[in-house]
Amino acid sequence: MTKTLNQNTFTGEFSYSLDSKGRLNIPAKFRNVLSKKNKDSFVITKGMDPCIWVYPLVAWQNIEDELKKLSSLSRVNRSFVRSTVRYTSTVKYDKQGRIAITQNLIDYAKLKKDVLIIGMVNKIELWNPKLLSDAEKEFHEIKSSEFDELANQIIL
Amino acid sequence: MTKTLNQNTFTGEFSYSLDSKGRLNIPAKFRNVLSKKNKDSFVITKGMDPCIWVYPLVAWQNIEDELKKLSSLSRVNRSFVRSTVRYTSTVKYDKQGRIAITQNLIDYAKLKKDVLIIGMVNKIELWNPKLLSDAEKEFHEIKSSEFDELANQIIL
DNA sequence: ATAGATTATGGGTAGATGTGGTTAATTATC
DNA sequence: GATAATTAACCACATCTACCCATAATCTAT
Repeated sequence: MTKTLNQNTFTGEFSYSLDSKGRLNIPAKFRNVLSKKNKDSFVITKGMDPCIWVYPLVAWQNIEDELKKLSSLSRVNRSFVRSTVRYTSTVKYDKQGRIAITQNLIDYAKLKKDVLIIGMVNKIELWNPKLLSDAEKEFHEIKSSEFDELANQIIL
Repeated sequence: MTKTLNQNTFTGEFSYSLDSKGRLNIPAKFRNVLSKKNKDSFVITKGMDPCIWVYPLVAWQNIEDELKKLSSLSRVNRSFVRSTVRYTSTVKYDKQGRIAITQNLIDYAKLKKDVLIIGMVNKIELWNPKLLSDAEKEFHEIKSSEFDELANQIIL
C-alpha cells in the first residue's frame, strides 16, 4: 500500500498503449496522487509542443480563471483562447483508470499505438515517442548553453 | 549507541549489487541518517554525469519547487523540465532497505550487476564502476588545473 | 571469542495494474 | 419514433509489483 508517496506531483515516464477505441491508461502512480476533489477526472488539452497536456481537474480551474481575465478586445487574446479551448475537454477515467482521448487531439499529437506518458510536475504530457525524440534531439543541439544555465540555478 | 551521529549527509563508498528485479540496497549508514520526514523514501533521478542521483525526499522538494516556478510558455523551460523530470521518481525502500531502480535510469547509467554507491554529501550517486573510472581518468587529464583552484578555495 | 543483532541478497506470493473485449446506455440519424 | 452509431460501463485475464519470509554474511557488545 503506497498511499501517500508523492504529493500531487507527476514525475517519471511510462510507455503505454492507445487502444482501438482511443482509450489510454493513466499510470496508477499518477491517479493515486490526486485528491477526491478531482472527481476521477482530468482535463486534456493541446500542448505547446506537439503533444497533449493532461491536467488534474482542480489545476485546470486555475488556468481557466486566467483565461477569463484576458480581455476579448484584443484579437491576439481571442485567437489564443479559441485555439486552446477548442481542443479542451474534461474526461473521467473508467474503472480501469483509462481516459478517452478526443480525435482532434490524437490528430494534433499524431498519436499511434505506442504513447509515451511523461510526468511534468504539475501536468502530464502524452507523446508520440518518435516526435519527442526528433524534437529533443534538434532542440538540444541549439540550446544546450541555456540548459546548463538553468541546471546551475536549480539543481543541487 | 550511535543513532544521531551524522546529520543527513552521505559520505563513503559501497559496492552493492543490483538484483534480477532491479532492486538495489541502500547502505544502512545512509538510511539511518535520515529524518522521519523522508518517509522511508528517496528520489532517484538522472545525474549530470552518466550516473544516477539519489536525493532524500525532503531535499528533492526544494528542487521541485524551483521547477514549478518555470513558466511553460518558454520552450527552453519545457524542454529542461522534461529532460530531468522524466527520469525522476519517488521510491520507498522495502523492509530490507532496497529501492527499485526504474529501467530508464538503469539504461541511462548503464548499470549492470555491480553498482558503486558513493556518498556525495547531500545526495548519493550510483555508478557503473567501469564508467566512473573511465570518466575520472579522462577528466583529470584535462582539468587538473581547475582542481587545484577549487582546492585553494575550499580546503582547510 | 562468542552470542546476538544487524545487514545484504535471493526468492515466493497475493494483490494491484495494464490491456483487450463484451454488453448496456446514450446519442444521433432518418 | 425506430434504428443505427457512438459512447460509457462492465467483465476477464495476463503481467507486474509491493510485500513477506528465509538465509548468509557482517558487525557489536560483553
